Amino acid sequence: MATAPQEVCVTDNLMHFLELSETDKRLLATLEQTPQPVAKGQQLWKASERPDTLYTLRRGWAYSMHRSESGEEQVLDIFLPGDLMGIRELTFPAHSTDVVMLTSGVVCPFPAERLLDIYQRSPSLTLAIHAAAARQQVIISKRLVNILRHDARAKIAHFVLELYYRLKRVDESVHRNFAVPLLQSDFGKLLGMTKVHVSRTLSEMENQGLLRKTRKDIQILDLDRLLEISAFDPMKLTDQLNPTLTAALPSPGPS
Amino acid sequence: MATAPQEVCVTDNLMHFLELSETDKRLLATLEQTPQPVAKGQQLWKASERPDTLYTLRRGWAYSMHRSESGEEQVLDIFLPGDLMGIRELTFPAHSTDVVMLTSGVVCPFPAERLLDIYQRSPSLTLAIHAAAARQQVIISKRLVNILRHDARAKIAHFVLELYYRLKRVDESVHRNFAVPLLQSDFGKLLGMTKVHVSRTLSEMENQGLLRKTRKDIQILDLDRLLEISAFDPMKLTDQLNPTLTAALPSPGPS
DNA sequence: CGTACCTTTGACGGCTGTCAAAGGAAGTGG
DNA sequence: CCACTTCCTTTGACAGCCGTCAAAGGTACG
Repeated sequence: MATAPQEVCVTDNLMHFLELSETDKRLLATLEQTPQPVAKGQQLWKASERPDTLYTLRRGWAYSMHRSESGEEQVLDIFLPGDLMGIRELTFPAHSTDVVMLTSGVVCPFPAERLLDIYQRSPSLTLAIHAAAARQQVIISKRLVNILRHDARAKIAHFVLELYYRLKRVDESVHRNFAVPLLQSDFGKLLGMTKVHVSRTLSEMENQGLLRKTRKDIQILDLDRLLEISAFDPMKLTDQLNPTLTAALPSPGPS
Repeated sequence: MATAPQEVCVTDNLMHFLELSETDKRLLATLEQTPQPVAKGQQLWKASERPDTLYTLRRGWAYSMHRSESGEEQVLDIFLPGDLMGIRELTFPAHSTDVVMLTSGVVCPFPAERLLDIYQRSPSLTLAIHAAAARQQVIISKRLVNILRHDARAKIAHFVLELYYRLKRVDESVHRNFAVPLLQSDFGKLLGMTKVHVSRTLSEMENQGLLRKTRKDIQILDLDRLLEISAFDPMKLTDQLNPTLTAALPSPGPS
């Protein structure tokens, strides 16, 4: 158990991309004025609802999922502290995913129009928010693409590494051992496999000295081999922004 | 062969989302000032390059793909006439996909900074471009998620329907029979299966009276059953924008 | 302490990948 | 216009991964 339930705000997240001016930080802070505790299992929005509220996740984990007519559930996003939730579906007349808290936590809801407001006031923030949204999409695409081409062991390896690097980004205290509030059935819904096969594969991976998952946490035993097996490339998740864009920003934004 | 090689510009694409003012249209037209013919097989960018140029696709088809170390190719995007190419990777220091023309065609390159320019000048255009980018992402996510959970027949059904509805959106002349410049191996790279199994499954689907694919085109034989098999929901690709956002736009943009 | 949920294990079958070879279509050069 | 080559598609045999069904064992929670 390496991670303490500390609070991570969106500013911490976005500052990975760009240095933000004090003005920008104050503007951003207005999005997190109304922290609100949420219970484990609480639903933040339903698939049929119109996206008019965005959320920042300050504490806890959440996930979004599709529910098909046949009742199958496919998890799409895993949200970690600091993440902006709901921006992908913003332009559509309906979310088309349910979002549920995986743990208890704290979220800050704010009206979607506020984002347009920010777009008009700060090009730097606009860019940073775009980068965060693009990053979320890349994470999903990479996960799905890699899942498509690999066997169960590589799927699990890939996802565990995704979590590892995403958590390390916002929480320095994360080491080879970190808390993960996901059941084996959650892995299944994420990776498109049955929980039975998840169980089998996890046992196999532990026997091979790759990783160990308990109910509460995950221990990475052989990082190098996991990277090799899954073809995971941490560099693809870089926080570095496109220099062509940052150069085109109006002012270099002094801190 | 139902589709003629007509020209579709980005304005045609974006106008599906929002009525654009004359000012907006003129601004948008500046992006398409330099049409440039491209040959089949021509590479528009490489995975390692920095995204400093965006493209609009006026004629022809293109696709983007990941190339893994082992040489496997995974196709991510299929670009059709009217599509904006390159916006997803814009904020990253490198594309991480190669983009190649599937047919000969016409593209209009323009510098990435121009987009920031547009963002500052027109909230309506900004919203429309975001919607187009979000739509592309939804297409990819839906494809991958559905692929994950279904067998080969449903995978193919889903992708064929994706093409069908995307093409119909920009080309009224598309009917149950439409030109598709994709090989069976391309289907394989898109759907994460071998070309051998694509062949087997296509034969099976033709025998079942579902669809018929030749080298040049695809004929949809039983739309209803394809929809049922693949759990494809055309409504998820709606062009309707989130009313909450359009209501928040500064001016209703008279045509 | 009891119950509900989660994980583990086993047997079995089907879908899909791999390897291999033949058949067919398109493009090239004579 | 034909011959040749190359690429694409089809077909078959076989093996392996993973889903399904079922039941038992373990853990958390009231």
